[in-house]
Amino acid sequence: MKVTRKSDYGLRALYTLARHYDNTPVSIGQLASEHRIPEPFLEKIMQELRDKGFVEAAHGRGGGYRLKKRPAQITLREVVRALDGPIALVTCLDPGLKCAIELKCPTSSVWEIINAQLEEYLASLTLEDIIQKSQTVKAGAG
Amino acid sequence: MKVTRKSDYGLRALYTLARHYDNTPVSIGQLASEHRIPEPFLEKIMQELRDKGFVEAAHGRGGGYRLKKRPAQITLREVVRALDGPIALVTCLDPGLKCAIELKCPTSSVWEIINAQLEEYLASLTLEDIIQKSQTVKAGAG
DNA sequence: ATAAAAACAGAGTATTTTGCTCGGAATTTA
DNA sequence: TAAATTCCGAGCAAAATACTCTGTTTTTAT
Repeated sequence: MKVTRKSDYGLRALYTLARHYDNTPVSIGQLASEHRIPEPFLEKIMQELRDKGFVEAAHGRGGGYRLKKRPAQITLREVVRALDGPIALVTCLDPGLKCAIELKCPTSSVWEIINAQLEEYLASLTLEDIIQKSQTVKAGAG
Repeated sequence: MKVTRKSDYGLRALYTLARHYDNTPVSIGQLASEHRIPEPFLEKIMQELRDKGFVEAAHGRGGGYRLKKRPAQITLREVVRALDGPIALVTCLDPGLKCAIELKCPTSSVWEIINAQLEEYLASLTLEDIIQKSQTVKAGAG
């Protein structure tokens, strides 16, 4: 892969929504200014997250976005996959390209292992965890 | 980061050189055809690897490239760094960009950990290891 | 000497990906 | 009915990636 701005921004927005979980929706304007994300870009990202089932939108005045799942049920892996597509650290791991060069190149097993580790770690972390962590940091830091 | 074709190709070429270690130099033509890498592109990559001290060139007829270090002394991390620059899985980890958006965003610690794991793993693997692995695979596969 | 086989060097280019923008329509609420 | 908001489709600019091109220099074989 490479985690692009899209995933980065998307995760930050979801983080904020997770902290507002069960409360009033948060508008794109609020999310964008909180994280300094270009508004029209974030709009697109939120629409994608909505299409993929992570959030739901409330139209009109006072509207915005709300999480549709519980923070503990959203893993970073899902979000990154939804926004940046399949995780492929190396081009040759990209499904659809599938290493057209050599049937089994000497380094492929290395990339496969690394990629699997990466996915595993991302899958092990939920939005809930991120919230926990950021609170710990705030509490612990001097 | 993202490991680009450049690192990918470079590593494959180094792998072949590692198997020829202490023998006659291998020409770009040979390396390129063995791994189906566009020749002029590989030429550039080899020049870079030479500048960075991984290989040395022999000019003229019968010439080519030879490893300058022992295979066990070349880690994947070094090679990737030499060809693709500093390893930064996420844009915000790129030194020089240094997350201009938020001083400490909620996800930064996650990326830092993942990136460190990645670097550590790449640093733990040498060309020697790759050769071992590929031989094991060949011997074991049926 | 000369020709062939290589690497060298610097510039340039095409394609893809990334990171956005724009304009107007539809929806909801005060 | 006006304001606040999302929706939608299209499009665009910059950067990164993946190369190419042209001509030069060095070395070796004949």
